[in-house]
Amino acid sequence: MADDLFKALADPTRRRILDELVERNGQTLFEICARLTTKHGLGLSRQAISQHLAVLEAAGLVHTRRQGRCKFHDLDTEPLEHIVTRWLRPEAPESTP
Amino acid sequence: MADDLFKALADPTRRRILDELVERNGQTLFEICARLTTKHGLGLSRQAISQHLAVLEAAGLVHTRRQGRCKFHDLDTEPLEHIVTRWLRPEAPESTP
DNA sequence: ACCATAGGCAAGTGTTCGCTTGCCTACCAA
DNA sequence: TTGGTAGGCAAGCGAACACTTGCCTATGGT
Repeated sequence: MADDLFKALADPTRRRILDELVERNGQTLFEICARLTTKHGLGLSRQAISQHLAVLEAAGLVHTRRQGRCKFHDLDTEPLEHIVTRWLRPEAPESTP
Repeated sequence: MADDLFKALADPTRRRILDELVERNGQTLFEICARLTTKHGLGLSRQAISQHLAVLEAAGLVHTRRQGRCKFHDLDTEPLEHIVTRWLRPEAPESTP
């Protein structure tokens, strides 16, 4: 469960994709593909991005909705909220100088 | 920089080690080794844990201090605080039904 | 009907990762 | 000084991962 989440975040390209979705939610595969190549100079194939999106969806970070022949990808940051609280115990505040 | 952090969190054994350090800070390698085998039933060698601790230290999640022939491992949750805020944009609250 | 667009499936490949095994160094006590 | 304890270095191996290539399925426009 948490395994998929952390594994999804482990790859820098997938984190870039999350960045893109934060900036503009509901993008299609081709949109993401284009923005990654133009803005970040990543020369990745369409399939590579598609597989990354599948990993992100398995982790619950991205939800998809089909509409005709287009598939839009929506970011879901909810899983992210839990991953940190696992190690941030409540009794931690130690006066942080 | 962030790469080391996410890569460190990608492995379930390393996350277990963080759990152990939350429960009891400043453990030695042998202590962590023993607790992982007894409590979680992980049959891992000493080197395996040592290498995991090196990865955690490279990520800044664990700091070490030597004292004689013992090396104590201290948890540092500070890097964790930044990883979520990367994607949690401030303008996100959209009435969450 | 035709063709272009948007995406999916599956096999193959090179690299990275996790782990083991074997030997070596530093510290402490008898 | 000898022996035991705590840890480190490095080579090697199998599995998982990221990415490519090639072909295939739908949907939409003309």
